[in-house]
Order: sequence, then structure tokens, then C-alpha cells
Amino acid sequence: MKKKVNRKAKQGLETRQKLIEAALRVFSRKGFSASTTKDIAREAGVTDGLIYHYFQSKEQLLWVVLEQQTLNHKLREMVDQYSQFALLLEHTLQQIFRSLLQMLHQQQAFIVMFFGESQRNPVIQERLSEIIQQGVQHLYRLLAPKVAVEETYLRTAIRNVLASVMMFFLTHDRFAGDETSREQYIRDTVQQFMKGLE
Amino acid sequence: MKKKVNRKAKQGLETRQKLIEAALRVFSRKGFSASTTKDIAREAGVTDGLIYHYFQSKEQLLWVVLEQQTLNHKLREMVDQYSQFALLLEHTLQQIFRSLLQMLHQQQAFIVMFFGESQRNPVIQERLSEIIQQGVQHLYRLLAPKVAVEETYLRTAIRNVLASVMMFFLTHDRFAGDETSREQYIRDTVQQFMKGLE
Amino acid sequence: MKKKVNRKAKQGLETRQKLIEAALRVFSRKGFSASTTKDIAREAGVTDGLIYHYFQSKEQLLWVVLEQQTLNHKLREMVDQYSQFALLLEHTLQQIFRSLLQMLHQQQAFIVMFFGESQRNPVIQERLSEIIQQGVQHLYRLLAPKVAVEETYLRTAIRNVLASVMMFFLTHDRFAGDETSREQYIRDTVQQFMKGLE
Amino acid sequence: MKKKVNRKAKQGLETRQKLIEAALRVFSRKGFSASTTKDIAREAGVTDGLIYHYFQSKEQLLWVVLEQQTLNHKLREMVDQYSQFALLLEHTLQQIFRSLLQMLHQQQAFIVMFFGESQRNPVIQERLSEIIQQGVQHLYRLLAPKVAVEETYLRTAIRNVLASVMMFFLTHDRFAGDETSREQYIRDTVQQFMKGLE
DNA sequence: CATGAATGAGACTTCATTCAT
DNA sequence: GATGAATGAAGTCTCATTCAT
Repeated sequence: MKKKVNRKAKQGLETRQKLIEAALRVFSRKGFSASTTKDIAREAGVTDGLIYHYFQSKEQLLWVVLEQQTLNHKLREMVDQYSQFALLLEHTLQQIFRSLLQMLHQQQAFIVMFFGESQRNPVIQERLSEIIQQGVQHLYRLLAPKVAVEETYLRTAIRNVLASVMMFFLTHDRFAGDETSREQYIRDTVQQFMKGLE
Repeated sequence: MKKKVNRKAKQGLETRQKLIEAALRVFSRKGFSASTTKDIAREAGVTDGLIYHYFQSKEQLLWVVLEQQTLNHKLREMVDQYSQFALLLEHTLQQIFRSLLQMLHQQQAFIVMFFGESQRNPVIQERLSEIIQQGVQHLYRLLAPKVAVEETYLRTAIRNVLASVMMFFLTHDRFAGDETSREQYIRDTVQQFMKGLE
Repeated sequence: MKKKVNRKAKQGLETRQKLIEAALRVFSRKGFSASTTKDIAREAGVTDGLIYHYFQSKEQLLWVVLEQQTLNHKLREMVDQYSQFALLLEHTLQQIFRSLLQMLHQQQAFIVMFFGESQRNPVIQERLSEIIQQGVQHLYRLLAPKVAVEETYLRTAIRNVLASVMMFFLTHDRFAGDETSREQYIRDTVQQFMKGLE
Repeated sequence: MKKKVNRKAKQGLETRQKLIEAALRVFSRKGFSASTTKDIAREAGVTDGLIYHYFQSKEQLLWVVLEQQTLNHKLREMVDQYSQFALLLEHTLQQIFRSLLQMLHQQQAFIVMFFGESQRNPVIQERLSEIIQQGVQHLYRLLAPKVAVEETYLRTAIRNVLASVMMFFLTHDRFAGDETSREQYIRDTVQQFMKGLE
């Protein structure tokens, strides 16, 4: 008896999750407005109407997708991971940015969509702001003990370098995906960043 | 008789331009997909069907809007203007970024839309890439004679700082529009940039 | 030039009117909720979407239908018409009720729908109340000079007899449409009504 | 074992009844077509699918609701009750109508719905006709021995006065529920009715 | 008996586009 | 050049109904 309920409830949650992930993919691919509920349902392998069993509207589905999104969980993991090794700070940062670019590359479309929708929805804007805040914070914890600059200045520097990396892949990396130039970019960017903190 | 035709033709061009500008505003506000031709017609103060007298489709109207867009004309003007004065390079850059932020602030919505659409349309992507390229070029011409670093390194630095400024306003400036923190940001960013070129 | 505009505007109004009349028929036949916009469009001989060129929603279309409805215009005409002849009051009333039953018969479905919707929409309720009020008023003007009873009493009597006639056809007339029993009913009802005013 | 089955069967009947009553309320509130099975299930405090365990369709549920409905059971009780006392006929009728109005007030929405559905379903129409017939019959039994008029005439009078009372509450009583005017109405209506039978 | 996930037809509505005027 | 009526495909969402558990 109990089992039955559990199994059914579990299946429900699974389907819900399937829908969220499908929505993430479709929204990323086409943008929110151009995505249709039919697209999402097909992507999730269910029928149209089921979306509305789990979500009140297409809009609310977007919110859930964005809420669940944790772009900077991975950033945190990277920071934690690489900061264990007693590397030169410069090398640590290179490693982090290398991974970051890879991650961003996978989420590229999603991020652009996120920005686009934040434009016209304050709730989403808030969420985006929050995520960026946290991303900066992760790097700040790594760097603060190791460099001797004022807090605000350091935060600005971090924010700027994150922005740069993001823009790099948004505007460049995806066109010419060649390894060499990416490595060059990372080296140069880290160098500039470090010099800026001297 | 000739005059009449001319006047009519002129009026036609005016209407066309009115439509392009209206489309720019509406696309910026809502994104391409969520904008309706009715919205655009109303914004331009004409009736529904007229768009199709001047443009083949809503899509083509977007192309025309983007083609006409010259975000970096203004950047060039700024560079030209400020580089005349024999200011410290640092002050020149501060002036430029100050103006740039102001300009970006006005075009914010449009830029986000541009990015969004570039995501799913290669032609638009190309156009965006072109514009960025040119923007970098303008600053490069200003800086190349004055700093002693390798070309690629300098270009990367410029690209990065432009990206930073852009992101700053996309994610921060619009929330807290206070003068002080903006000035602080500009000072810090220019300082980092200059240090990175030493 | 002027003519063109006029002709087009006129055609627009005609289509609008066609839609209102089609909606009246369909709503009457099926009730508001069970009527589909497709039904209405087909009944009017146009395509689906056109409804929304003229009306904001199905609901608003209902309002327009009800606003335009003037059940008691005809009652007024009857009263005016029959009261000219120097008939016995009894005969005049018989004539009026005879015509009234005929009219109600044609509008039967519409009236039931009207009642049904008034149930859950205050605006419609108001409108219904208004129409009844006016209906009573028309008969009141005819009778007041000719009978010697108190105003409230007379109004109640009129309201009652109108209600009776209405109910008669709603619950009876449509089953057994035979002439004889209808005539009998009219005679009896008028007689009761007159006696009640003595 | 037997007991268990019985208990279960009993619970089943209870649930069935709960559903019927819930359906009655929801249908009354929204009309048949605008009521959803989900509404009904929620109103009954059960889950969606259960309705289809007890009823074949939403339509059939309506039939069961209407079959179970006995508007005139109460009328009969009233007639029986009040006719025991040796009151003046006029006072008896006033009492009856007073109670009737109260009852109608409670069932108002249901009645309108009943009429509405009878419009488009012959089976329901039949049922409505039957109920009215019986209502008239109850009053006829009370009055026939006490007044000296022809049968058809008396039946018409009863039918009319019932219709009046019904319409009164449908179109008036619900707006202005004040005691005084209701009492006035009852007095006037009974008076007219009695005069009509002289 | 009871649950609620799932289906799929179809409802209302929007909107790019066409075209007669 | 300009209007706005008309089209029809497609989109979001609802809902009666089924069924595995």
C-alpha cells in the first residue's frame, strides 16, 4: 500500500524532472518565447497536456527551470578543487578559467536565454543577479587571503574577469573553437588579471 | 507631376524609417519573437498591413534593423574626440568608458536582444561578430602607439575590458544607478586595465 | 477616396453585426459555455480568428449580444399598437399576451440562456433586471389610468402576470403547441388578472 | 470478512452520495457545461478519477443529480402541514408561499441550471415537466375542495401563481432581500390569486 | 475502493500575412 | 502609399476520460 503510493509519487517526480530538463534544453535552443509547449512535451517524451499537470503555465515552468539552475555550483567545486593543490595562484586561475570556459560552452545557449528573459522579468533579473553575486563570492574567497588589495577593488576585478571570460565564449569561442587561441586567451587574461592586482 | 511623385517617394522613405525605428524599440522591449507586427505598426503610428508594403516579413525587418545598427560609430566618435586632447591615457580611457556606459545604458535592451537572436541565426551572429571586431579596432588604434605590448595581448586586453564594461551595465548598472559606485567602478577598471598593460 | 473608406467601414460593421447575430443564435441554441467560437464563426460564415478582430473575447461578445437585445421593444410596440383601438381592456390584454407568447416562443432559448448567465455574472444580472423593469413599466402605463388599485399592488400584479406568461411558454407551450389550449390559457390568465385588480 | 465487505460497500455508497451532492452544488454554481469533473471531485473531497468509478460520464452524473432531486417533496410537506390547521385559506396560502420562497431561495441556482439544461436535453425536459406537474397537483388537492371554479381554470391559476413566485425570487428577491417587501409581495400575490378564483 | 499520472481532442486566442479598396 | 478586413495556422491551455498501481 505504502509502496504503491511511493512508487507513483516517485514516477510523478521523475516526469516532472524530465519536463524541467526538456524545457531547459528547448528554451536554450529557441529562447523562451519561440519555444512551444509541444516542443517541450515532445522533448520530454510525453503529451502536451501533461505539462499543465505539473506546472501552471509555460512561464512558471521557466521559473522552475531557472530556480533549479546552479551555474555556480560548478564554479565553487572548481575553486575548492584547485585551491587544494599548492600551485602557483596563476596556474590555479588558469585551471579554473579553463574549466569555466568548458562549462560555459555547454550552457552557452541557456545563459543567453537567461539574460534575454531577465530583460523583461524582474523576478528573473533578481535570480540572475543572485547567481552572479555568488559566482564572484566563490573567487573572492580564494583570492582575498592571497592578494593585498582593497576589497571593493578586488571584487570589481573579479567581476570584470568573469565578465570577460563569459563574453569571450559568447562572442568568440563558439565561432573559432580552436585550442591554441583559447589557451592563448586564458594565459593572457590571467596575466592581465594578476597584474591588475599588484 | 514630378514633384508629386518625389514627395510621395520621400514620404515613403520616411514611413519606412519610422517603421525601422519603431521595430528597434519594440524588438528591444520584448525580444523579436514576442514582438508582434501589430505592436510595431502601432508604435510607428501606421496601420497593420503597411509593414508588408515595405518589408517582406517580420524577419526581414529585423535584419534591416540590425544592418542599420552602428553601435560602434559612437565608440569611434568618442575615441576620436577624446584622443585629441593631450590628456593622460588613463583619463582619456576614463572619459571613453564613462560615455560608453551611458550609451550602453540607452541601448541595453537592444543589445540583449541582439545577443539573443544571434544565438539562433548565423547571419545575425556574423553581424554581431563584425560589430565587436570594429569596436576593438577603434580602441586598438588609440592604444597601440602608446603601450609596449604584443598585438594579440593588447587585443585580448581590449576585448576583455570592453566585455567587462558591457557586463557591468548588463548586470549591475541598471539596478543601482548611483553615480558614486559607477565612478568607482570606472576608476578601478581603468586602473586594472592599465596595470595589465605594463 | 472618402467613399472607399466608407464602404470598407460599412462592410466591417456589417460583419460585426453578422457575428453578433450568429452569436445570439448559437448561444441560444447551446448556452454560452457550450458554444464554441468556431460554431459562431461558422454560423456567421467567417473564419475563427475574425471574431477577435471585432471583440476582445467570447465573453465580451456575449455582453454585446445582451446589450443589443431589446426584448421589450416589441412589448412596447404591442402595447402602443393595441391600446389605440377602443377595445375592452380584457380584449386588449388578450391580444397583447397572444403576441407576447408568440414572441417569447421565438426567443425562448435566448431567454433561458440569459437567465442562466445572469446567475453567475453580475453585469448580466443587472441587464436582465433592467429589461424586466422596463417590461413592467410598459404595461403599467397602459393599465394605470384604467384601474383603481394602489401602485405597488398593480406593479406586483403585472410582474406576476408577465412571469406567468413567461413560465407558461418555458415549461408548457413548447411541449404541446396546440392552439386551443393556448387560447384557453390566455383567456383564463387574463380573467384571473382582471379579477385580481377589481 | 462479510463485515468488511459491507463496510466497504457502505463507504462506497457514502462516497457516491457525497459526489452527487458535490455535483449538485457545483452544477448549480457554474452550470453544467462550465463545471469540471475536477471541481466536483475537489468539492467532494476525493481525487479526480473516482467519479468514473461511480458514474459513466459527467453527463450521467447530471442525470443522477436531477433524478434524485425532489423540489416538490417539500411543497407537499408544506401543503400537508399547513392544511391541518383550520386557518383561513388566505393565511394558509401565505404560509405556504412564505416557505416556498425560502426554499426556492436556497435552490435558486440549481433551478436555473435545471431550466438551462432542459433546454437542450429532452430527457431533462421531461423530468422538469414532471416535477412542475406534481407541484401543481399538490396545491390542487388543497384547493379543489374549497373553491368553486372549473378544474382547468384552477390548474391554470395554480400554475400561474407558482410561476409568479418562482420568477419573483429569480428576478427580484435575490437582489433586495428585505423582509418588508417580501411580505408585501406575498400578501398582494395571495390576494390577487384569491380574487382570481372568485 | 481510491489515487493521480497520463492522454488527446478541442477550446480560446494570437498573429504573420494577404488583399480588396 | 495606406487602410484594415479577412484568413488560417499554430500556440497556450483545459478537461473528460482512462488506467496502472
